[in-house]
Amino acid sequence: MGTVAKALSLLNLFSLTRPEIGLSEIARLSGMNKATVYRMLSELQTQGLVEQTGPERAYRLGAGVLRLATLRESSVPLLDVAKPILTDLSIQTGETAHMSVISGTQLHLAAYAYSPAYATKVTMENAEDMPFHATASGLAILAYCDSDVIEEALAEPLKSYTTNTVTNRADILNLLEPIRATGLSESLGRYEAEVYSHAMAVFGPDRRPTGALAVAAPASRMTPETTAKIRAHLTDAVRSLTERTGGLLPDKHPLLQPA
Amino acid sequence: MGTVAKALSLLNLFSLTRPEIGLSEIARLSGMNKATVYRMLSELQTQGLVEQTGPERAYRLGAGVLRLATLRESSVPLLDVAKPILTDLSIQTGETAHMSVISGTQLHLAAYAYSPAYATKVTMENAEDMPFHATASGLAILAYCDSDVIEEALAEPLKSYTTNTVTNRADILNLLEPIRATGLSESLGRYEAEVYSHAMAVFGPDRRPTGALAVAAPASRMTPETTAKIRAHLTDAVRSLTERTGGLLPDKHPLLQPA
DNA sequence: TGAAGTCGGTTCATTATTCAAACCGTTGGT
DNA sequence: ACCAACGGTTTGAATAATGAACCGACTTCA
Repeated sequence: MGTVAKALSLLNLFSLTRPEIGLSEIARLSGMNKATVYRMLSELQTQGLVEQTGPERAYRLGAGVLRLATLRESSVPLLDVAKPILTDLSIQTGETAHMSVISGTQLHLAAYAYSPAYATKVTMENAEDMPFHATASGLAILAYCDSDVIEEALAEPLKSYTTNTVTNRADILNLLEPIRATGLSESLGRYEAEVYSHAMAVFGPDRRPTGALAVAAPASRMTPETTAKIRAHLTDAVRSLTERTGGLLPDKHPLLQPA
Repeated sequence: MGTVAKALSLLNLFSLTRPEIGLSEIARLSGMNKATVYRMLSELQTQGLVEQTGPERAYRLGAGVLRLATLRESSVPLLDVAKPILTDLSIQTGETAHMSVISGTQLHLAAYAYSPAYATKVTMENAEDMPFHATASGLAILAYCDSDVIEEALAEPLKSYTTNTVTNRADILNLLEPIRATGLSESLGRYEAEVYSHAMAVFGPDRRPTGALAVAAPASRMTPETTAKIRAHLTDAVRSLTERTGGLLPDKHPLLQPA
């Protein structure tokens, strides 16, 4: 990993639960030398990607990221396009719909929509990390990735989130087979207990996955009828989003067979 | 400028009018070696800040910037807070209201609101570059910056945008005096011909400027009454935004004297 | 009061990375 | 068939990154 990538990886230390971090703690969390971290943060600061708060001098994400995101949405309006699709999907299914997007080698939640149908629902946080091996969305994407990308995503150690999380590399590879056959990834409680998820990959213009759409519901509400309904609407949503973002399905994708 | 800052400066080459750029052109635009640019872009790509389009392999801003912006807005909801204030300001004044934000050493448009009052209005583009020396917002900010920041912003050569643009360093420094006295920066046609702008700086928790609020109107509509109205509402908007973002006015700021 | 930990930030010899220029293989126009 | 431009890759020579120790300012606690 080069210097630039190391410096940018510091940005991944910030999260909803840890929006501001001091110099020494960033050094500790990243495992890098404090002097190195200081120089990197100073350079990030000159470009507006981080800024320092008042007297404590802690670092946080800077206003520059807002400009970059605005620019990106202006030329590639992913969120603009996805949000109404997610809203429709959540209404049609009565459950929480969400979209995750690959950025670099990680998968993160990009947008979501809740349904008002039930008081109990699966809740989410924007920008949340979505581990490839433990989420329906992650596996839906891996099923259409090159083997080297798969190997990187399944590098040890794989964290276990619930008693149902599959952490064995070979077992996970076996899970990908049925996903390739149907395009659909299903998971029960592998990331959050008692959550049943349906997910499908979304593809870019190069026919490679860029993210995933998913519907997450309490396992108790899953019946054959509701899963069938979710599958149908999720399929439509993926078709719509892929088309409207200029994406193309890969060869041999199940949705290409109209029968 | 270190390697990290150089790599990040590549991101500034992307704009609304130039959302995708090829490797050779990035090298040309940045003045760096092609091999250097290639390595930097590859590292930016691993972190999701840029991505490559289909077969042409051109580069554009990546999905990673969306996540960073979401995270930043979650912890420091600048745009969320500013947008309703801008909407109110545009309705109250009948003209275009906008907010610019410092990111690194540059000033960019972060948000704006149009008024429906007139068919002719000043239009804006998000993420647009706002040169410090030629905009009312830029000067409103410079008036409260340290002298070294001012010198950097006024480093030659200063581009001339209209016949009214002031490009002489000493003349610009003189413009800052009345701004410090009133907190208000006014400009007629120095960036866009026939546009009259009122601007005031907004401050962060460290009592230093973080950006500016402004009202831009066709010069033909400016009368003593309308400018007085704009000043009053702009002042209120700055007070409100500064307070709601946890900012503090610097010592000696005119808004601190209630008389 | 003062010794021991922090903290953010700085220094400097050692070392690894980056640089510039030339070179591939491919593509597209003439 | 040619030529130019493209994205990408290699190469010694030059430059920048690195990390341990250090600094002064603060807190903590005895």
